[in-house]
Order: sequence, then C-alpha cells, then structure tokens
Amino acid sequence: MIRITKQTDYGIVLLTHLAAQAERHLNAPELAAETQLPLPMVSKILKLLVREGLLVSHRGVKGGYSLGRLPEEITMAEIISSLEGPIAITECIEVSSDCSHEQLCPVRSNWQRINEAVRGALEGITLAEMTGPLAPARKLVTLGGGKYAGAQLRQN
Amino acid sequence: MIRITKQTDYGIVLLTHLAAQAERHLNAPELAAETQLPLPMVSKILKLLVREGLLVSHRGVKGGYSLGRLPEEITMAEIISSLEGPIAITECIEVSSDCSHEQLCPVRSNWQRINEAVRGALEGITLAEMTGPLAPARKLVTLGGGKYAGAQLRQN
DNA sequence: TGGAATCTGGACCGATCCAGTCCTGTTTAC
DNA sequence: GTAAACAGGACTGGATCGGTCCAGATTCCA
Repeated sequence: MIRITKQTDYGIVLLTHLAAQAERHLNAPELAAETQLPLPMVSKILKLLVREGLLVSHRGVKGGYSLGRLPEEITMAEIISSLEGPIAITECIEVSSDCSHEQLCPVRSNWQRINEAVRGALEGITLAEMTGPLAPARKLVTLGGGKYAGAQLRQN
Repeated sequence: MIRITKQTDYGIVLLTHLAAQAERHLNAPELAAETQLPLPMVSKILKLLVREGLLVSHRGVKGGYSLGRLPEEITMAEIISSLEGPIAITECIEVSSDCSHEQLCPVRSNWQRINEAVRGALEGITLAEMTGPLAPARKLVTLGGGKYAGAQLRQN
C-alpha cells in the first residue's frame, strides 16, 4: 500500500520527540519510555540515525542522543530515505539491465514523474513542522501495532 | 522504500498494454505473451482488475479482457488503490483505537498532508498518459525481477 | 447438445523481508 | 577500575509477497 516500514514510522516519532525538546539530550531507555516504544527497536533505530548523520551520539555514562542539525533543516524526505533507502515507488534499482523488454515498457518516464512528485511532497515538510501543534482533527483511525503511525486516507 | 508491489507493477503494464490497443480485446495467454509476464500472475491480476471494475471480462471461447472505461478516465491512483488498497504511507488503518498514545503522537496531521500529496500526484496521471510516447530518456536502471517497473530516483 | 476454450474463485507453497531480540565489544564519566 | 551508555553485529519468528495450481462456471460453435 505504498507504505513505509514501522522502523521508519518509529524513527520519525523519535526524531520528533527529540526535536520537541532540543535542549535535553536523551538516552535510549529514556526515549523508549517516553515514546512507549520497545527499547531494542529504539536502540536499533537510533544507531541507524546516527550513522546517517541525522543524530549525534554522546557515549559514556551520561551519554545519549541529540539532533545533528536544526529541526528546520531536516526534511521528511531525508528521514525516510535514511531509514529505508531512496524514495521511489517502484523497484527498478538493479543496474544490471537484463530488463530485456525496455522497449515494451511504456511506463518509465511517467513513473519518474510520480516519484518526483512524491519526493517533492516529502521534501516540503521539515521535522520542525512535525512538532507543531496538531490540527484539532477529528478522531483518527489508528493501527493497533504501529502505535504512532500517521493518519490514513480512507476514501475509495 | 515506499514502493508498490510487483503485482501492481505488472497490473499497470497490463492496463497500459490494453489501453494502447483498445480496439482489440485480449485474453490472458495473449497478454502474458505480449508483455512477457508469467501467465498465472497475469491471470490472477486480471481477475482482480475485473473485480475492481477497471477491466471488463468476456467469458467463453472467444473471451478476453478489455478496459472498463476510457484510458483518459482511469488514474494511477485508482489502479494502485485497486490492487493494493487505499493509498497511504503509514499503517494507521485499524479502527480499533488501542493506540493509547495518540496524545503523544504529534505526527498525524502532518502525515495526512503527505498522504494527500502522494495521492494527488497519482491522481494527476491517467492511463492514457502512460501509453504516450516515451521521453527519449537516458538509459534507465532497471530491476532484474520486475521487468517493467518504473524508473527510480537515485539521488541521495 | 456437447465439447472446447476461457474466465472465476479459491487454496496453497516457498522465499523474502520485517519487527523485534540479544549479545559482545568499545567508549566515557566518576 | 567500574558502571552506564552507545556500536555493531547476528539471529529468529512471523507476515507478506510472488507465484502456482486446480475445480467449477460460462460461453461459443460445430
């Protein structure tokens, strides 16, 4: 359903949580407790985010994590592509072009347009905006498992 | 990676193929041969598309499939949501709201914005456009498995 | 009227990927 | 030197996806 993984979902929650209180720097157990996500997952995701440069880690006894940049400078596109690779709807990814049917494939150039639109949408939203106050919003349907996952479009 | 399944990928190819020669109506073996996709998969996908109203089936000896509507009236959003459910990036789908942390989740309203942008992009492209001539386009990387999958953005 | 060709609907299976856990090692504060 | 915390893996169970197969219903045509 064109969806992100839970890992990314959680990652966004963690980043949002950190962005909302940028003065503190939190360690993994604290973040897990405050976001009510499982600690091992939180730990795993934080490591990934450090490796991608979105977070900075502080080792040692009073260690923890803080944002690598200002929330205004981090886009959703960046977060998502950090946690699950380049943003693209389809799977044409292997360079080996044994796609012997390219000439039959009238889809490519238009897919590119779609991919760009998606990417554009994600680049247009910063982490800072995600911490902003909620639209009062009607009661939103949510997934049991993915505690924090975003709102879903139900039309059609 | 925010991607569609191969089923949808194939489905788009099949629909595009049918749209490109709307005068004929093709049966499953013909479509499989002409698109070089495995027959059982083709058959399976065609059934789904009929059920969703995108295709019309003609049973019996000279049966086959043809488009249920004009290619100009079928959008990518429709095709994708037919084959894999509602278009949404995240998984908040269950109505059971045991998502006990809604108040901690500052993500929802913004996710909605993202979902809408994605959907908008997909609604803006019709099947008719997908049959149009290719931009001459540079050599595009493709996936071994997904013969037809679209172009991918490689930046970042 | 009967047989062949085709769609219909569903069950089924193996492979892959995801979510989540766990363990060992390294770094730092005190 | 010890404890607290991050780093970097390997590992596992389960869900989903890609793909196959089969029995039945429908229609054409001889």
